[in-house]
Amino acid sequence: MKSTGVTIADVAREAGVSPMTVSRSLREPARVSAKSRERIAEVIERLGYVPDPAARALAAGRTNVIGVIIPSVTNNVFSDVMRGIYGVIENSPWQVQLGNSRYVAETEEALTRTFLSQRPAGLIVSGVDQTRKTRELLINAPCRVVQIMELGEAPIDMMVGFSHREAARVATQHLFDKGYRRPAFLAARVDPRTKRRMAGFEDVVRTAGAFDPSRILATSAPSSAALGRTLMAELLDNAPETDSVLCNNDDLALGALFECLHRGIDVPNAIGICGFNDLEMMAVAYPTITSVKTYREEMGRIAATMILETLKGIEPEEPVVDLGFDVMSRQSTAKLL
Amino acid sequence: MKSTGVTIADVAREAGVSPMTVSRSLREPARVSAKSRERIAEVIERLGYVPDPAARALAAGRTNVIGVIIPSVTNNVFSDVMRGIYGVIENSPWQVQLGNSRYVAETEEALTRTFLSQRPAGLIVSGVDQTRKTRELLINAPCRVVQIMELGEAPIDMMVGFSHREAARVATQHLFDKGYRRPAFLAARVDPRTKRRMAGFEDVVRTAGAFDPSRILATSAPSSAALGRTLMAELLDNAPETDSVLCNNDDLALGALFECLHRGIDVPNAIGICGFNDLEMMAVAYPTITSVKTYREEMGRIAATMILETLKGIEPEEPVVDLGFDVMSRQSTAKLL
DNA sequence: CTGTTAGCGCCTTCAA
DNA sequence: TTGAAGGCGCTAACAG
Repeated sequence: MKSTGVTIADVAREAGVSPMTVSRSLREPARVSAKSRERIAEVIERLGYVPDPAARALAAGRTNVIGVIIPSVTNNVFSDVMRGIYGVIENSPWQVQLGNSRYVAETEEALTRTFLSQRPAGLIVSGVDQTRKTRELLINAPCRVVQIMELGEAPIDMMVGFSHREAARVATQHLFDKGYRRPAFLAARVDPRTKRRMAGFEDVVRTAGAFDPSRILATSAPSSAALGRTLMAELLDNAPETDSVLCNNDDLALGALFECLHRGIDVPNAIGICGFNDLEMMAVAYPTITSVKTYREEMGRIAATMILETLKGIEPEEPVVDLGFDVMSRQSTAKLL
Repeated sequence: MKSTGVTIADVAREAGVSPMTVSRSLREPARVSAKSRERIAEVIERLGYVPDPAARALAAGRTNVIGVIIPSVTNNVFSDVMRGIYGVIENSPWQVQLGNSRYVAETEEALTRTFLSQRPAGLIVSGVDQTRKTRELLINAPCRVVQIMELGEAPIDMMVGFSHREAARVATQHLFDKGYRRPAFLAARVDPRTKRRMAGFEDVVRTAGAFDPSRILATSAPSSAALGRTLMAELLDNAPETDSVLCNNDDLALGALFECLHRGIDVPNAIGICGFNDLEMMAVAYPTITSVKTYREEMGRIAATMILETLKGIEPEEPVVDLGFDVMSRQSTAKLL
């Protein structure tokens, strides 16, 4: 039944103190005399004692688990965020527990319940589009909560993200600034963030009097480079006047690039391509692709740090962090007007 | 202290049975009368009871945690494997706990100890190059263990993978079959699997009498498309006779492609490119890139399934599964000899 | 600074 | 098929 066999009682006996002192020396070393502490440390080392997290959780009334709810484990964007989270938590006594909502609100709600019933040390959730009930659960959660990915009106607790609508606006404006006049928008699975980006695209395109529904392609299929090629082909066939395209993400952009190469289209002069996220490869793509750089790993890092800090009793200077974005223009030569 | 506040005792009282019966109806429903079972189910639903995993772990002497140790959370390959694992475990009562060894053997050993001290339900570890001590720990582990990624001589317990050396051999031979005569090898961070692939490349190249160290480039830097471009540039500058290149992964291959495009080199006629893993984008790259398809997600799926099955008392038909690989040739036209 | 007391919520064992 | 007793390993809360 016992794993290492070594319990806190064994350590206590060997060190000539009570189990409580051992427990303390582990969690609040400052409140234990240096002598005891050293002796205990030596015994722990010698016996190879490792505290049982289950027993600890049961006794303390909370676990060392930080729950993370994301809508997809397939999407690169979330892998990047997770990397940031793991990076911070890896060398702490806490553990990450991942939940995948699969873009389904009910699943998200169920995951939230499950996590909460485990008395997590903290919770990181994606987006701001929780159901009313999920929101209520999170507001009353007995732990701190960070919403990531987006910025929104009423943060549940803490928040790290950026404005997708604004990012799309700036990217679209950038296309106009470079001299393009008839931009298109390509998107795959339309989640809330995609909708906001699409809205940002429309904002600018309408203002410029360049709105044309035939230049907006969105499907419910999951994103992929293959889909990017398909959508680009469709676009070029049906809206040949298109002179640039804002892709909802870099996979689509890469696919769009390949389709242009395949057709012998001059990128970026005949068609300008702008992706979203600025994955590593975008910087070296040739012909060049512009992309909107987002700070995904940092988002995870900051969210996890916020949880760890509050766990130590340190409040963040600012509960809402806007990470912003950057249009990485790789339009070496300005487009001729 | 209590989260939902609802404990097994509450359910028992409300259902007019003992806590023990509730506990049983949850774990061994067959051993509880249909009447009790229904009544209990109703109460659980009504009260929103969720068993406390910590209490359960403490009492049962083992957790519902399946530990997974991988060397990198950055590497796409492992994200794909994790996706397979999560897919299987997501809808089971078990949970995934991820450990990142960062390619450091000591870290792997420490992680193994930590996991084992938590009495995991199962363990999935990467590769076959554990330290002697880690191996010993795993062999004596009180749970089932699956090694993934590779195949090897002496499986600790179960194993799912493929031969990297053989895969590289076949890929290299494929280049010769297509008419290329002076293939190069590009690699980033050289982990054990990369070494084996390199060996496979050398096997074939030496046999063909085409071995030339100046056409083998490997660095310790982490892999990226940018690095692929850099290495390809270096290769083309220093070994201009190169007519094809086997890249240790698809990021490098993509970078290599971009470098060729940048230099106006005719791919695949002047230079043939072969990647490794066959990421989704490779299928639609233009100019075309061949790649060695590996079954990463399936690897995770099978490994997780093996654990879950053995947990149910079902032994796998075969404890070692060779997933193989496939060279996805995208050499539309045969190379002229 | 240290120890005592009393569980945390559930499951194992054993008996009915 | 069900229940009673006891304890898993640890930590709050409260002394001392």
